[in-house]
This record gives sequence, structure tokens and C-alpha cells, in this order.
Amino acid sequence: MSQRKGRTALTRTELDSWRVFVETTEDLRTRLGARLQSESGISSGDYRVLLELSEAPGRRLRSSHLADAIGWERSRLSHHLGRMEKRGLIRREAAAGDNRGAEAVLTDEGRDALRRSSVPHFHAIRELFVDALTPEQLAAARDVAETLRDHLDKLDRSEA
Amino acid sequence: MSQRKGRTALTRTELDSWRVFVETTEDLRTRLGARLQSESGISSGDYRVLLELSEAPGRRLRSSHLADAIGWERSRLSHHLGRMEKRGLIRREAAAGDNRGAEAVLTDEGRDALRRSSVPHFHAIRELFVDALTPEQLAAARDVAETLRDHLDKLDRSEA
DNA sequence: CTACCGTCGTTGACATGTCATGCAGCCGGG
DNA sequence: CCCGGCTGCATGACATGTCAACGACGGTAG
Repeated sequence: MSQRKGRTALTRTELDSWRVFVETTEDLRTRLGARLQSESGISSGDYRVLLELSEAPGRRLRSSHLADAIGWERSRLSHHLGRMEKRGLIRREAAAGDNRGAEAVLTDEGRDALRRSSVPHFHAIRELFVDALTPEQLAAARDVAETLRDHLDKLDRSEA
Repeated sequence: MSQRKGRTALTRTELDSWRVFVETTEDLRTRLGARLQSESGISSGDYRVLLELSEAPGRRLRSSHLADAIGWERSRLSHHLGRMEKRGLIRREAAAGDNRGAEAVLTDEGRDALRRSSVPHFHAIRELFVDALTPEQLAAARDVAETLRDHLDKLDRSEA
């Protein structure tokens, strides 16, 4: 029954829905990043990396595992780790057992930065996102996001 | 009844909802941008600027009006217009009646680039977003986005 | 008129993100 | 062994985005 999908032009409603969705999510992303930066001195990218490392055994991860975990290209991660290393948030060590490899290790300073940022960050998420929505809307947002995520994953697999 | 908002920690469900929402919308944004770039040779930012200019009377707009229309900071727009001007997509002219001002004018080349990009872009929006969702989910996505947008606007006004 | 103040757009410095390329180390067929 | 291809990460060049500061202009109080 979905044979016709993609055949017809987008309706006005579909376009409007897309537009408000993409513009608002972009705005949300930017505001959260600005809050993190001004309140805790770290970027969204920093936060993401610090969080993954803090949850890893030994607070260390191979670069490629870290990249997969947060869905980044490896070159992006490499650039970002370089900047974070310069600021002392992480350090890099050679991977045991594979001389090609590099491990990113959370420093004490990085751990402290993550701790300091968590409460303000959660507070911002509540203020900007959670508190704006009814429980039903929050559930709907999650459903939409999960459906989209599955759809995008399926596209990846079908073209791989 | 919303006196307690923001007082308690985020629940696991709220955090999970936020996480899948933000990560998926970010992924979607990135993919659409990559499609636009590879299929039509322009970025999402270029598209946004070209679209606004194409709908403006005389295909020209004052820089600050354009910035407001697409919700960008002026310095961001200025940098972007500089890059677009270098590629011939727009040109800048002095504004009539205000010697401080500058107008961005859509060139024929810019108009053609927008035309060439529209069909592939709509196709990508359908493939990556619209086709993934049921009509009910699409309506829910729109409702969530509009609610969030109103919420963010209200925050702006209350702190202004 | 003139001295100020706000507006308009630009600029430079820097952070972030993408793409193509480089290079060293691993691995398997000959 | 050895060589050709693959993997893991780094790098350089460039596009994008943010922030602070600047210089020119416009409006207005005195």
C-alpha cells in the first residue's frame, strides 16, 4: 500500500510540518549548546565525549568505539579530541595490543568539568524542552524520534 | 499547578526521550544538508537564503530583514553572504534611503541554483522525514514543534 | 548645529564540522 | 617471507557558526 510513496509532490501541510520541525529543533540545539557553553564552559560536543568516557570502564575508550558510540565520523572526533586534549579534559594514550590504535582517557579535570556541568545542563533540558510539553507530547516526541531513527537506520542498511 | 516545574530531577524516561529526540533531529539535519550539498552543490544555509530572496519583492532584501526572516545573527548572515557573493549566488548593493544599509540581491545564477535544488531537496525531505511517519505522527511532530517554538518565544519575551 | 546614542553591517579570531588524503600498522594470499 | 589491500587515526584545507569589537550612519536632545 505504500507503493506510491515518494511519487507525489509534498503537500503544503507536509512542507509546513517539516519546516517548523526542522527550524525548531535547530533552535533548540543551538540554545542548549549556548547554555552549556556559558554556564559550564564546555560545548555540546565536549559534553557528549565526556559523558561517554565517564561511563566507560577505566574511563577510557578506543577512538573508533567512541566515534561509533556518539555517531561521529572519526576525523571529526580526532579534531575534537585534539581540542579537548589541549584544554586538559582528556588525554590520548596508545592502545594496548594494536599499535595503530589510540585511546581517549578522561582526566580528573575532565571528570570535574562533566560533574560541574550536569546539574545546569539537566536544568536547561527541563526548562527548554521537558517543561514545554505535556506528558502526552513528550511521549509523542519520543515516538516520532524513535520512528525516524529506525527509518534512517533502515536506509543505511539498505544502501550498504 | 505547574508550580513545581523544574524542581525535581529529570526522570529516566524524560532523559531518554530528550536524548533520542536531540540525537535523531541532529542526524536528520546533517543528512539533509549532505544530500543538498552532494545533489545540488549548495548548503542548507545557501538554500535558506536563496529561498527567502526568491520570495521577496524584487528578489532583494535588506540584510537585517533577511537575518530576522531566517532567524540568524547578523554577523552569521554577513559571513554567509560574503561566501555566497564570491560564488555568484547573490550580490550586495547599497540600500536606497539608508547609507548604512546593504541589500542582498538574488542573481540569475542564484535563482537557477535554487530551482535546480528544489526537486531533489523536496525528494530528500520526503524520503528522510515525511515517508518515515504516519499522518498521525507527522501531525504529532508538528504539534510538538509548534509547542516548543511557542515556549521558546515566550522565554525570549519574558527575559527581554 | 553638535554631541551623543542606537542601528547597521562588517570584520577578525576562534570553535566546530566535512571531505579528501596521508600514513603507519595489521592481515591474508601467494 | 612479502606484498597488496584494509583498518585506525591524524592532518590540512576549507565551510560553517559564534562572539566581541569596530566604524559609519541616522536620529535626537540640548
